[in-house]
Amino acid sequence: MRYDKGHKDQTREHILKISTEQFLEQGYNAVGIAKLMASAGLTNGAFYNHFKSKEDLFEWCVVRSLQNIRKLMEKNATKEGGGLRAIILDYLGDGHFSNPARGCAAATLTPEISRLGISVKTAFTREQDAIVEVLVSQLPHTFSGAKRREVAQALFAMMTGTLQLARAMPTKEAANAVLVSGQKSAFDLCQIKYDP
Amino acid sequence: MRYDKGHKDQTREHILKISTEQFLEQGYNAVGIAKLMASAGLTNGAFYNHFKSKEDLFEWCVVRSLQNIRKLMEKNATKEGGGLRAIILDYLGDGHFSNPARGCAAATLTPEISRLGISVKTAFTREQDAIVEVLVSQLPHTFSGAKRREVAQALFAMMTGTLQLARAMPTKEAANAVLVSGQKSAFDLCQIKYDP
DNA sequence: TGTACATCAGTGAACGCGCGTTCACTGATGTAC
DNA sequence: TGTACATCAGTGAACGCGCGTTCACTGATGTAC
Repeated sequence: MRYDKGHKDQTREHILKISTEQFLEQGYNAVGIAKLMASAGLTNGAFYNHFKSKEDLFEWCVVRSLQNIRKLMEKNATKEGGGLRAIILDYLGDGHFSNPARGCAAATLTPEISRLGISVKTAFTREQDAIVEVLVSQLPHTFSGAKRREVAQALFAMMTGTLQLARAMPTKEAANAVLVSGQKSAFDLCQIKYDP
Repeated sequence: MRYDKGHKDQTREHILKISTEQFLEQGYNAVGIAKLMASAGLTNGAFYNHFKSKEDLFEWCVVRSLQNIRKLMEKNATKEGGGLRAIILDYLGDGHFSNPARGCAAATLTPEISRLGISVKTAFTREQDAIVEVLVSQLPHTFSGAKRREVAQALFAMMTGTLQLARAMPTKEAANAVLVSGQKSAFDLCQIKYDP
């Protein structure tokens, strides 16, 4: 059959959406092409009409996830009472903690990215840099020069590390303690008052 | 054939050593029992004389890695000019960055741990808590009460997050910039002077 | 001392299954004449 | 207007391979009598 103009783009977008969720939830290795395509309502063979390889798809998903997180941060920054406060509390909040499938790739896929090819790494670094830039823009002006980028980068590392450790805990209580530690120290690091 | 007394323990230890390295380097899913046993000089069937399942083995490996890291931190703490300074510079140093196979499980396996069973998570949490306690013991006395544990926990999160992000970078330069950001901000967080 | 049996770490084939990727094919529509 | 062909998103079987786990078996030694 022939399809509408734009149909292929829609299909591609549909695959991207579903596979981003699956990668974030299950990791790179645990996601298989055939099952993935089946859950998109297609068959395995069609996959290669849209993506060069599994790793190619994965790269698009990582970019997609990080861009979503960056946009969310930008939105949080402009809320009233927002800025870094809202960014940190949202990133290390219960909604993000409980929904890895809609969350940040840097908190779920980084070790796997470090084992993949240079193309994935380059894309990841570009998008994580854009996130760090958002953090830089929100830092108080007591930080200046090169220090701004250093603190923003370390802040992002602390946020991703905290979320990861929290998710590896067996109980909600233990996880919460880790999240709160991360929140408080993130505020300290940025020299803003902790006000959850 | 019959084997020496202690032979089975030696074999088990040998499997543990090799599989810890493989898990740290390749991740949980990418390591297969048959290849693993072959690289230990054994056949696949013997595996189940030593471990209940792949996940059981993995749990032992995670514990082993974290205990090694804790012991290394304790050793670094007692060096002259040591304390947190030596711990941070070693954890975020080139040796650790370049050798994940002998490094910290919390910087390579956390997302996979969060997808496994409660037994693995419980073991992980126990050992990461022990590491955090070492950090607590090294914090300056300007920190007191509950604050000590919060800062130590956040410090560990920042260290694991920084190492991970650095390893996901495509160039040594980018990785180094991230590591240095982590070092400086870790020192800031602990309120000690940066002195690499 | 000699014989029969128990022990047990390790062997290697087999189970059913899923993997990433390739490719000849389908069939509805658009285009050319 | 009617016919022949091109287009192309999607199909589904097949490729060779590796997965985690099970299990009947091996064979050298220890123990019992």
